[in-house]
Amino acid sequence: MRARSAAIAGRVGHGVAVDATASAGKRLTREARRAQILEQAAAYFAEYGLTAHTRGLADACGISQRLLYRIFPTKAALLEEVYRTAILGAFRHEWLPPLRDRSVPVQARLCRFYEAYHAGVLTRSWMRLFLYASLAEADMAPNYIGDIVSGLLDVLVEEVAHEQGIVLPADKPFLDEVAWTLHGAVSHLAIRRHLYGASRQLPVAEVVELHVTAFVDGFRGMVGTRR
Amino acid sequence: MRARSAAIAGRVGHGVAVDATASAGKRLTREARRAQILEQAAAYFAEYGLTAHTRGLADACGISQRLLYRIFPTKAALLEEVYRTAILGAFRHEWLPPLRDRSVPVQARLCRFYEAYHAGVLTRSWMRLFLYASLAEADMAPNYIGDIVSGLLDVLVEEVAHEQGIVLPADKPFLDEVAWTLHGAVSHLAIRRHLYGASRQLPVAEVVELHVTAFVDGFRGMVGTRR
DNA sequence: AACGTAAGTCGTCAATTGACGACTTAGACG
DNA sequence: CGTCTAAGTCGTCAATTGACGACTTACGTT
Repeated sequence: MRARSAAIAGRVGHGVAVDATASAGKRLTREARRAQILEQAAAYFAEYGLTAHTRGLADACGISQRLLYRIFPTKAALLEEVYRTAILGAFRHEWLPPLRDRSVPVQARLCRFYEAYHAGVLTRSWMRLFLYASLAEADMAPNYIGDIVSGLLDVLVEEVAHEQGIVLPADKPFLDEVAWTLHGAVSHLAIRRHLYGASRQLPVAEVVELHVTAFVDGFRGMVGTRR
Repeated sequence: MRARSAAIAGRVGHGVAVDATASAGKRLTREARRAQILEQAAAYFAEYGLTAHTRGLADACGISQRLLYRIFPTKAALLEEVYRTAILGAFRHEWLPPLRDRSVPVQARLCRFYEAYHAGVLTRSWMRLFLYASLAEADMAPNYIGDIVSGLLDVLVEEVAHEQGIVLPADKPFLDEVAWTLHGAVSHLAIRRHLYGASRQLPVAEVVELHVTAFVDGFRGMVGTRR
């Protein structure tokens, strides 16, 4: 039984079209084929879950299933590489310097950053893959949270506190939670839109601004509860 | 390949202990057995995903796989029933009247409601099952959102607006988004805690209060952006 | 043009899968 | 205590699975 559709309805599903990027039967170098497979695999596993089958993926790539195993030793190794490229690789580190550019009001910086983050990271494919990975393996999501989000949370509170002349308490778990207020709000917006099919009436930029404004305006009050 | 652990590590996993509720070989009525299976199935599918196998579930129940198929016609039918009982059935409608009791400050009402909601609905098992279902089937999550959350969002804005003497604009999508600010915050807290292993330093009640306070205090400002 | 190498495929295997026909047995009732 | 019904199990089937040994062929190099 497949993860998607078939789960409840019992349908066979997976009408994935053959990859159009590599036009008919063209022979690729190992590296080019590897890159093409990884791209297709990210989309395929995002759609049907990490339990999706290698034959279906091979079809989607327009290659034989055997070739998959000539390039990746096991399905687990392929999945690990998909996680590294598609999940960890989506974050653009060049987004960080503008986020710290104090010549611009923090409100504007946050809006711009989270619009880019929503468009570049929180896509349907990324979100589904990230959730499938988080559900399946205890080590994957913590990697992203630990490697990327954690540092981001620090920047958020530092920048807002600086602009508002607030001296932050030393309570790290509390400050993380305050920062999650904004980061979680935008993340959950993506979950609603891509997973629940909700929150699709308003433009993303408008909702992001709503959350950023609430965060900036409420920041002093939040931090004030811990003195 | 199994959904959990095995997805990346390749382990076989599922060290689910045999159900202890029905002590050794005791014969149950059809309804009692059905209830026992549903309870076990919710935990089992929450852990290993909707693609988990019926043999593993039968082991967890302490019964033969064949008996599963004497009580539920197909795996899909079993899953549908699990969704109805474990996902839709978790919400207690008796939480709503206290939420509307205007003799109590709205801040306190919201705190109490979301503490109960987090403890009763947003459990690890519920959260995982809900996400697996949302990822697999486009019809399930919308059911919960449509049947339960949607009405809740209305209550949230109505109650806060009333206490603060605010006349709400007619813009329904916008008001929904304002309400999601709080509902999403608590939901994402549960996702962080149960899925990402984050946000576990502070007590839940404290974080819930942080979000409720931010919501109540920032409500006028939020709604004010739409006049 | 011949050739060698790496890209690519065919066919298959053992282990699982959901599903179910045929059978066994506990235990309520007279 | 016998009997009958519904609870429960055994064994199996066809369809999939991940994985891979053996083979074929495109194409850069000389």
